[in-house]
Amino acid sequence: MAAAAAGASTPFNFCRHGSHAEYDAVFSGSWMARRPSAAPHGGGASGSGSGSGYGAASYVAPTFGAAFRQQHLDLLDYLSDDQGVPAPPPAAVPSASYVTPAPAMAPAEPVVPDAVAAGGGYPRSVAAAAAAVAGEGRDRTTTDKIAFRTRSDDEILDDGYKWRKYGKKSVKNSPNPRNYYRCSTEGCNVKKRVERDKNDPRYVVTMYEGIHNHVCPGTVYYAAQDAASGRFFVAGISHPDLN
DNA sequence: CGCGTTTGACCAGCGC
DNA sequence: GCGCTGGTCAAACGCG
Repeated sequence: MAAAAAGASTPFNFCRHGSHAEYDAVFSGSWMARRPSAAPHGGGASGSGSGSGYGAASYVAPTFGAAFRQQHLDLLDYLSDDQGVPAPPPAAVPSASYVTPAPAMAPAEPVVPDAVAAGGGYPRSVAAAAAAVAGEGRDRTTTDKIAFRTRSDDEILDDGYKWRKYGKKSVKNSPNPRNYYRCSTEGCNVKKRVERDKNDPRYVVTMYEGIHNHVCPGTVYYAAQDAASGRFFVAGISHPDLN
């Protein structure tokens, strides 16, 4: 997660979750199960890709820290639409001293966006997924897409970024409208689509597209001090004590 | 007044 | 070529 600290690009589309209360409900372990077959893909975009055909078992992370971070990677592994790209494992987070709130999202589960299914698959490893989203060792001409579903009453998940709604559309085969959001940060072209799972309205299906080219506006970075030089440097957005 | 949401219109891609 | 569908635009509107 050091890439975010460097201010280049946020390796993941979430960066904080300060306002939601369900901190103990992070991500679902069920995303560990890959969807066995490609989603049906009709004309246009992802009209029918919102949630059928994958497992629905929920898992609530008992604690934050390593498990949480690992789950982030798991999520990336299963949901990024980039092809598997060999890459080094994510850098370790150095010691530091700030608590970053854990995501407030309820158990999230992987969703295979049609674009993913049509595009040919997933990263082959956690490292590859992390690197792919972080922009390392990969073809930057590809589009980063990641989708998951979250059991939540709120359709708007506080992922720390500021989103501007620019469209709403009712989609075929779904009673629930799809909402379109764009990152409101100038120059950032990240978009997300949010809709309720047509099969289970308790779940919100969120699909991110693109990589933020800025730091999370709500992120407070922690600093680490180099033992040799005594100089401080921005270390990241995760608190080491959470590991 | 600025910013965000709403919503109908428009456009592009795809299948037939 | 036509119709359907999803994605985006932009004017109108609401809210703080």
